[in-house]
Amino acid sequence: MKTRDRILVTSLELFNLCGEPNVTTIDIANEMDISPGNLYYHFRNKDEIIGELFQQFETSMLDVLQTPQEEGFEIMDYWMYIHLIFEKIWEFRFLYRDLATILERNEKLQKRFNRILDRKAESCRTVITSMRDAGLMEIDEHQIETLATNVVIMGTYWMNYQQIRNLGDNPELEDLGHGVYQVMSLIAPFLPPEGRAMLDEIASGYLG
Amino acid sequence: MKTRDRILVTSLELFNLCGEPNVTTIDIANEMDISPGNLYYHFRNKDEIIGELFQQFETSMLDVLQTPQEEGFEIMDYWMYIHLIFEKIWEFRFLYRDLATILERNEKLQKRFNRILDRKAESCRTVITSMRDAGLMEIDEHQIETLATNVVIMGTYWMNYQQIRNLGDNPELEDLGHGVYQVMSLIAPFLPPEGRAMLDEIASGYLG
DNA sequence: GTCTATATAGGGATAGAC
DNA sequence: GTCTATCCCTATATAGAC
Repeated sequence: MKTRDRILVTSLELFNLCGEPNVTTIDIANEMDISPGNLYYHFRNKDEIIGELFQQFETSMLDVLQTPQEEGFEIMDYWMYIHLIFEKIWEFRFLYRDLATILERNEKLQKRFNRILDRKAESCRTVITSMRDAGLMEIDEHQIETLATNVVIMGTYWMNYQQIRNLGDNPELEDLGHGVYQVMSLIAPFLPPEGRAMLDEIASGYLG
Repeated sequence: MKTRDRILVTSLELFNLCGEPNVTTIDIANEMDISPGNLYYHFRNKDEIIGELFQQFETSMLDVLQTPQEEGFEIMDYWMYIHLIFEKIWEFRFLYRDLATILERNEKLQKRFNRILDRKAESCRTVITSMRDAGLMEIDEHQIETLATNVVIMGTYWMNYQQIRNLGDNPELEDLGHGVYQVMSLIAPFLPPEGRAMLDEIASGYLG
């Protein structure tokens, strides 16, 4: 692997592990056994590394969100869809950990992150509307809007919440199922009893 | 006002306005027109200032949470109760903005913050259980648990979400009503139609 | 491309005079 | 209690040799 790419991979690892504000360019260079000077040959500064990682995140998150939602999706499919989104957040969780601080340094990142949130809300509205139209949910337009916001917030901050609840121990990839369940629980009250039962069944399979 | 107290007041103001990581002890001293040396006469370091502010936050938040929930609370009363909690968060919003970073520096704060979250969840369970027992809600034990978690997360992160959505403009105190509404919307699906209608009425009064 | 050495700046914190 | 002066440390970033 090229040095430039190794810098990105190592930075992502350290950022996710320790929190971006706690990782210096020296830390990254040390971890890779290269000199700081070498790192600065490949990137003008730390922000440029973050910018490139954000780019990767944006591309693949928008890609996940675009997963075609075909007709005839089952509850199980939605579960997996949300799981995919959580996995992507997990991969770049350093962004979410210090969201305000990272975004304030760069107005463009802020706008791009908001576009991702917009896309998430839109995707949520689409799914719910299609379920309603298929007679699987009872919900009005205004409730859809509020619900979409709740889903987006839960998706954005679940991992932060979990980390605090774990008293700072780094969360485990295996815990994502709980976050998925928490998102589904926002939707559950609008499902008919059969739908809720199915959800509980899936959940108990995943949460052990 | 004593200098020591003025330091606390000024720190809180600047932290809330700029974000704690962006405020130095020099900034605080400059804002007050005192010397850095003077500041360090009153506080050993920045962490001690944060610790004292956290203490204030903890005391008054636990106090708000203890507001006796008498029998016969109306939806309107719950609305005001949640509003009080949001106002307290607003007063110390710097804590919530960089929660992970602030708490990781001090294990004790972390435990104390978790205790506050525990108390919030407990308070939420109590309210919901009493509404259920009064026949105002249809909800089972497991749903109560999940709902309480959702309410706590929404309360903890709503303001962060709103700030990002406002593209970094500092949120306004007047926007809190929207957060209250979002929390109530989590509970709404479990209310009978009359309850939901009343909630919408209150909301439209507050949200304009 | 990579290294060593170093410049620069800023924040945290202290000493000692007043 | 308050100020001035200053020290130390750490993080960012650059220069120039190899």
